[in-house]
Amino acid sequence: MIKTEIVVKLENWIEKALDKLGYKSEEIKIEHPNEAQFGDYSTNVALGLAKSFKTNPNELASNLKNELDLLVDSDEIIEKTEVAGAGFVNFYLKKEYLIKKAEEINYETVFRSNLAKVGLGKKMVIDYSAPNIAKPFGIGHLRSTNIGQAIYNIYKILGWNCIGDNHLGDWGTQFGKLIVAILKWGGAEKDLDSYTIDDLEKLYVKFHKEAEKDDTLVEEAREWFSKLENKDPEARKIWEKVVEISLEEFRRVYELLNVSIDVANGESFYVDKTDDLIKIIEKKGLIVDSQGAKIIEFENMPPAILVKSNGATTYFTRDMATVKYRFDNWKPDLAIYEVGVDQLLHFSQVFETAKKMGWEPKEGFVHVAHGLLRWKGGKFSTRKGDTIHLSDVIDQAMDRARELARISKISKEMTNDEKEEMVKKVAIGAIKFNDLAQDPKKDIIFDWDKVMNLSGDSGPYLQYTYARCLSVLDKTKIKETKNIINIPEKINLEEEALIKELYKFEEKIIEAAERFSPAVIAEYLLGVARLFNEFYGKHRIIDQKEEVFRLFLVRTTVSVLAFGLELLGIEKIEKM
RNA sequence: GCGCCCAUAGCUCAAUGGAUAGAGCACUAGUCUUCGGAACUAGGGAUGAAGGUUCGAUUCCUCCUGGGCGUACCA
Repeated sequence: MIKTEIVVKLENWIEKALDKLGYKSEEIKIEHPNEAQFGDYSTNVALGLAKSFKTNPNELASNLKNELDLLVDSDEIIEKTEVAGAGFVNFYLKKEYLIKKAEEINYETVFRSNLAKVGLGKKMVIDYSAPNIAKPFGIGHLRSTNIGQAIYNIYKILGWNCIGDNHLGDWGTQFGKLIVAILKWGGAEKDLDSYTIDDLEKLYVKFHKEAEKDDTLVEEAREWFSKLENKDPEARKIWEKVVEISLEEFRRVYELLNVSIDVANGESFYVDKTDDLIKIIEKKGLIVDSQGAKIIEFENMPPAILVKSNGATTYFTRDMATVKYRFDNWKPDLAIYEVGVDQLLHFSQVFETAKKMGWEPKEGFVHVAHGLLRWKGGKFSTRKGDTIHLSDVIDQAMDRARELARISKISKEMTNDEKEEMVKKVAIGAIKFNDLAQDPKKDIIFDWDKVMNLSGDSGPYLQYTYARCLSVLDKTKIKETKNIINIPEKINLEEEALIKELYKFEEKIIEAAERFSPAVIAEYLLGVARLFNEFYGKHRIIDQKEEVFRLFLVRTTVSVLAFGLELLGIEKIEKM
C-alpha cells in the first residue's frame, strides 16, 4: 500500500502522540471522511484502542487531540483538529496546502515527476486485448482492450517500465473448425482473397450450427488443427490468409480506438517453442500420462492438458510457453493478465505451474479477471453469432452525437469535417468510458442506451466540462493563473468543495494502480466535473473580484481532466 | 454434483469495518438579459431473506433463495 506524504505524516504524529499517552496501536487508519463537516482526514484509532483498554473513546480521542495539537501548532499543512462522533479525530488541511497541491498539478512536469517516483523503474508486462482471429472485433474484447490499455497507461505514469503484449488468438482448434467450414461451405469457386471478416464469422457460426447435428465435424476439425500444427501446406495456406484478413480489421479498430500495443506475439508465435517447453516440464517431473494425453495435476484443481491425445497442443501449452518466454526475455517484476473471468481456472493452473517451474515474477502474477458482457437475458456467444460488432456500436453512437451536435450552438461555427471529427471523439469517448467507469471485476450488462449515453455520468460529460473550462480561459483577459499569489480570505462552499477534491488526484491514480481498476479514476473525474459544473452554475468567473482565484480553479480542473482523460485513453475535445 | 463469483432506488452503477448509503438514466417541477443548456437547481425512491461476529456491518462468517462462470482434449 503506497501512502501519500500527508498520510505518512499523520500516521507518525498519531503514533508519537499515542506513545506519549502510553498506548500502542497495531494499525492506524487514516481516511477521508465522507462528509465535509468531518474535515479532510480522520482517524478512528481511539475507538479501537478504547475498546481494548476499556476506557472511554471520547476521552481517549480528546487526549489524543491535545497531544496532536502540540504538533499542529507549528505545522504548514494541518490547520486544526477536532474530536467528533463516537471518538473520531478529524484533521483539517490549510488552504495554503490545498493551493500548493493544485499548483503542482498545473505545473505538469512537477506533477509527472512526483508520480514517476512511485514505480521505482520496476518492470511489468500486461497481456490485454487478445482478440481472436477470424472473428470481427466484438464488444467483448473491447473491455479487455480498454481496461488493459488504461492499466498500462496508469502504471507507466507511475514510473513503471511497461510492456503491453497482445496475445492474439491466432492458433487452436477454432482454425480446424474454420478450415472445415471453408472447405465444406465456403464454395470452391470462391477465392480466399475475396473473403471478408464477416464471411469468416458466418462460416464459424455455421460450423457450430451444423456440429450440433453432426458429431463427426468436431473430430474433423481437430484433425485439421493437428494437420495445421504439423505444417500441412493446405491448412497453412488457409490459416495465413485468415490471419491476414483479421489483422487488417484489428489495425483499423485500434486506430479508431487510439490504442497501441507494444508487441503482438500471438499464440502462433509460441508454436515452435512448445516442444522444448514440454521437455523441460517433463524433466521437472510434473507431467502425468492420462488417457493418451499428457497432463499436469494439481492438489486443489482439476488437471490441465499439456498435450492432447492426438499430439496437438492446447492453449494451456501455449500460455505456459508465453509465461516462460516473457520471464526469460523481459524479466518482469509483475505480470498482469487482463482476461475475462471465465478463464479464472485456466490462469490459476498456469500460475501454479509457473511457480513450480520457477518462472514467477518477483511481485507475482495478477489476473485482472474482468466480468463478462451480458445481455439482460444471458451471455453473448460468438458460436451462435449472437454478437454485437464494435463498428455497429460506434455507428449508432455517432448518429446520436450528430443529432446533439445539430442542435448545439457551438458546433454551428464548425466546418463539416471538424464536426464529424468531434462527433467521432464523442462517440468513442462514450463507449470507452462505459467500459472503464465500472469495476472491472463485475459483469457488465450491455445496454444500448447506456453505452451511448452522452450526458450525466459519461465520457462526453467529462469532455464537455473540459471544453467549457477552455472556453472560459479563452475569454478572460488574465492569462497567467497557474499559481496564485494572494490566497483569498474567504472562499465559498462550491470553491471549497472543488479545491478539496482536486488535491486527491494523485492518491486516486495510485489507488487505481493498486486495485487494477481504472474505474477509480473514472469515478473521480466525474466527481471533479460535477463539482466544477456546480461551482460554474452558481458563480460567475470573469470580471469578478475573485477572478484570479476562480481562474486558478478552472485551470486546475482543466489539468486534472486532461491528465485523467489521457490515462483513460479518452480523447479531449476543445469545442463540442 | 463440486468449485469460484455476484445480488444496493424502476434501470445502470458508487461506497474495500466507521459518522445521515452516494451518482447517472427514467419520472415530476424549475433555471436561457447565458463566462457554453451535452449544463445547473429541487423532489420521490434502495442494502435479496434469516441468523451470527463487532462499540459499529452494504462490507466479515453461516445457512437459504435467485443469477453468472468454470468443471481434460474450445480459447
